[in-house]
Amino acid sequence: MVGVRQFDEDAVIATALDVFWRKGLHDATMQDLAEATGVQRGSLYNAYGDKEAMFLRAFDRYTGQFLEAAGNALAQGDTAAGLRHFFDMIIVNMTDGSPPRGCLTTRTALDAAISSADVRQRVQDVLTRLEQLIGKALGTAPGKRSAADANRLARVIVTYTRGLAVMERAGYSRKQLRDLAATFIDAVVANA
Amino acid sequence: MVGVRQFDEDAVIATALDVFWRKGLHDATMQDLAEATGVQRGSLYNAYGDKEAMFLRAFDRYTGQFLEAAGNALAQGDTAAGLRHFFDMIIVNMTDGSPPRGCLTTRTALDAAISSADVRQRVQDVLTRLEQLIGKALGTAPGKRSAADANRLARVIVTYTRGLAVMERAGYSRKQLRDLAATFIDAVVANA
DNA sequence: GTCAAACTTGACAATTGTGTCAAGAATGAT
DNA sequence: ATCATTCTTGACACAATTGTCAAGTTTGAC
Repeated sequence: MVGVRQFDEDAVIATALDVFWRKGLHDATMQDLAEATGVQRGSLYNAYGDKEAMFLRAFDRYTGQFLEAAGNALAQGDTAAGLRHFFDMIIVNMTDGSPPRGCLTTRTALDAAISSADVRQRVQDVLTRLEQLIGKALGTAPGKRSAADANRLARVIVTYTRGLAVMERAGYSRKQLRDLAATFIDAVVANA
Repeated sequence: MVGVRQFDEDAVIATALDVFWRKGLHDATMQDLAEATGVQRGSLYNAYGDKEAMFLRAFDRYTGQFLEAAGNALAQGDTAAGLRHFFDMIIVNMTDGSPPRGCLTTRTALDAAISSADVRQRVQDVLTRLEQLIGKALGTAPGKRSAADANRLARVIVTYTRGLAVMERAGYSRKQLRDLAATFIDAVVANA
């Protein structure tokens, strides 16, 4: 190996994730990425191909972190407690930063109509895997709920998390989102 | 009046709404609007000022229609039936067209981080007014629910509609969205 | 030390979009 | 018929972005 790469690829992708998270796939430019990473545009093209390739790498990193955190949160305490931790986690996730960065998956889903099939697929994958995580958490509760019901409910919960992400973008505060989550959990889960 | 405008402003805004609905504020170009309306770019600038001004007019038209339809749907039958009609309406609204156009408000909310304060305000206004409509519909149910609870629940329902809009963009079909709505209504409203 | 491979750099071409403007065309009022 | 006003048209200037590339630089291997 000669002419060795002069930057840490992992660090670049981590920084790129931050840029995409703040600006979105569509609005983040290679210029933005170059400035944020300190690597010249040409080098980024050389190393990754194009913007979408960089996005896919960054998004994979994001979903890995996200799904792991979701699984951990859901595993804390009983089903209801797990859900509360889960909602807490995603609300912090989307209201973090200044200004808050929102939910990258949701933003990407709405960009996705104009994105590649690859991007759309990743979005679907995250949602599916999240649904499975939640379904599993619901399924472990003692009896009372059929597996089919747990899966239906899991999808409803995923849908609600998407709703929270939109509300965040519409200007609702972390506190308001927490209220929304609490009311939802009380209504849907307590008696399920 | 001399040198009379050679196009129907109302028809232009209606067509512009369709363009914005399909492409979003950010991705619809003046070129798109000119082609769709058959009015030259220059004339559109002359008549409306800029793209955002056209969007605001189109969006106002949209929200007027939308909120009226929502009110009508909610008024049909008892509270539960009204909600079912309401969800039916919004699901048809977002899955209509080929390809489906999705929910303009939600798309705009996610664009809004990069839009003007005017645009953001409109989005908040629609959501607030929708919440009020739903709160009123819930409030008319006989006793059992305090006004405060009705308002909290109304906001939860608005949030869920936003979630459905995201799921639609993620690729869920009209049928799947209807399932999601039915499960939600059963869980949240039946026992509330 | 020399070399070849790989990376870096800055410039370039092409595209797309916005907003402006001067010249021209159309029209109701007189 | 003429005119002043308003709208229309096409061209223009400007800016942002993408993706490419040739020339230059670096570095490990020999």
